[in-house]
Amino acid sequence: MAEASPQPSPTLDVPRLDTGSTFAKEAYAALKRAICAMDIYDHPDEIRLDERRLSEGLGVSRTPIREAMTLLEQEGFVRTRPRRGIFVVRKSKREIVEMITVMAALESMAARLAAERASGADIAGLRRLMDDFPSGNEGARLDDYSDANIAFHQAILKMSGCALLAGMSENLFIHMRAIRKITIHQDNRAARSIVDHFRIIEALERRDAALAERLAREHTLGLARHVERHGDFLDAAAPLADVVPAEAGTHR
Amino acid sequence: MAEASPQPSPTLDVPRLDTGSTFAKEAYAALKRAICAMDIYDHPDEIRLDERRLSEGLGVSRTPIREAMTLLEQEGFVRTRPRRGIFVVRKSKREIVEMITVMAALESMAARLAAERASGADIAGLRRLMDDFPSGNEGARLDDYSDANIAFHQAILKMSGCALLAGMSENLFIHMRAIRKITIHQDNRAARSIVDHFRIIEALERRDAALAERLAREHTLGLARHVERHGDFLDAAAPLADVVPAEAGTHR
DNA sequence: CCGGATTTTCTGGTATACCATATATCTCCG
DNA sequence: CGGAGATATATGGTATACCAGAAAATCCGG
Repeated sequence: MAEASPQPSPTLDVPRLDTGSTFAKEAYAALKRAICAMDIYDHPDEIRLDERRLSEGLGVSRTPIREAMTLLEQEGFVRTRPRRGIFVVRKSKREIVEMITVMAALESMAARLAAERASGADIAGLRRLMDDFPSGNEGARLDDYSDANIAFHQAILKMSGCALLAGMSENLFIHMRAIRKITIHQDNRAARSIVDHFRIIEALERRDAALAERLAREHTLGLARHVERHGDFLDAAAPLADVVPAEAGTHR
Repeated sequence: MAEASPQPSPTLDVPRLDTGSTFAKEAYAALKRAICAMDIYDHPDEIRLDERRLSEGLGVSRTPIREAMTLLEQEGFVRTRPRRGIFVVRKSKREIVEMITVMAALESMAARLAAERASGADIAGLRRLMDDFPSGNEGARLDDYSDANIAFHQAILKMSGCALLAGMSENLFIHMRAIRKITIHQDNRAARSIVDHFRIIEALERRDAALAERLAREHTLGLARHVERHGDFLDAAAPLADVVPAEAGTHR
């Protein structure tokens, strides 16, 4: 960079080496990915993150790490306790239920809007997404279905045409992914889920906004009830007996 | 602090001088308050925030300021463009409509839950809140009502018993406050709003969850439609012709 | 050998210096 | 006088040093 080589080459501007990428943002993305990757609810104890160790590992200073941490904390993925450490958050059962409740609110509105405004092509695509899982094929491929399940829900959010609706549910999905992978194996939830999904698709195809909304809401609230009843394992191994008994999550 | 005076006084621990307060958090609160105070949509041009000037003004270094900025940016109150500056965000009409749509989703779910679970006392309190504005008294005290209006909506969110529901709508309220102060004067919206509110209260009193939900949704979606039709002034004086035409807000 | 006081260490919070680049200003040639 | 290029300036991004306080380790008196 010392010699500002005055090449007369007219359109050789570097391909945006800098713009858009920032150590802080990359650290944020990396940490978020890492947190999502590990199934939080398997680990027996709280996972602690060390700023200095991370900065050393990623080869950057603490500053961008701290910035990333700030974001992650606000999103509810991490909780920093002064002079103690930064810990990956393990949501309580109650918090999970609340998140699912909010999801239900967002998804039911999305379903309503999708019924009114989504293109026929999009709805057809939604059906195609689910066609790989006919309503009697459960048992096998449950893990595959777990992903398809999330894809289905996200597709509806997106089809609402309301970017904010999809955006706000994004973080909720991340927290719920781990939960879904567990609950999907319980009861007969996979099969029920598939049935529900097809009903929702039919409502969308018939452009029945009210029905689509109701079905989406009941579908997700059903999951909330399920967790409410069978999700006690979430609160089980909570080694941190700090205060903060029922603080809400995902926001300041 | 040099002499660790071994006073035998048993319960004289300092009243939490440090814990809970942090320059970064205080700066965040101060900036957020400042941003909310100024009616963004009056100012003709984008408002720029200077890290160094702010740090000088608040008497702290840039570090906590930057942390606050990171939060504010994620919440959609501020947008930082590298080497350009940090600007207070002025939401586009479309973004406002999307926010109101999300509000409708959250509020309708909250109304449903409130009808099912809120205490009679809370519902009575809600009615009391609105009793100051009988359905024919509009005209005067519109500004007062603007606040009462917001209080009403927040009360329902709170009565849902779902802290996350209330929490996620918090930032949306801030963005919408300025809008409401304008729209309340248009049409006959104040009077209509009061009527709607009383209908919602009645539904809650009758514990009619489905009705409360529907009324809350239609009430807020009505505002969305109103802004959709009459909110073009929001996009009017947009001096920054940057890219980012319809980026969503309030999330990364 | 044990329990409480002391010291040590480790951690997040803050201040500060520096860097790279986008913009603004100025210079100089046409 | 005007515009392309050089220089100056300003601003956000990053690195680093230091601080205060809490937890852990250590020490010491019994």
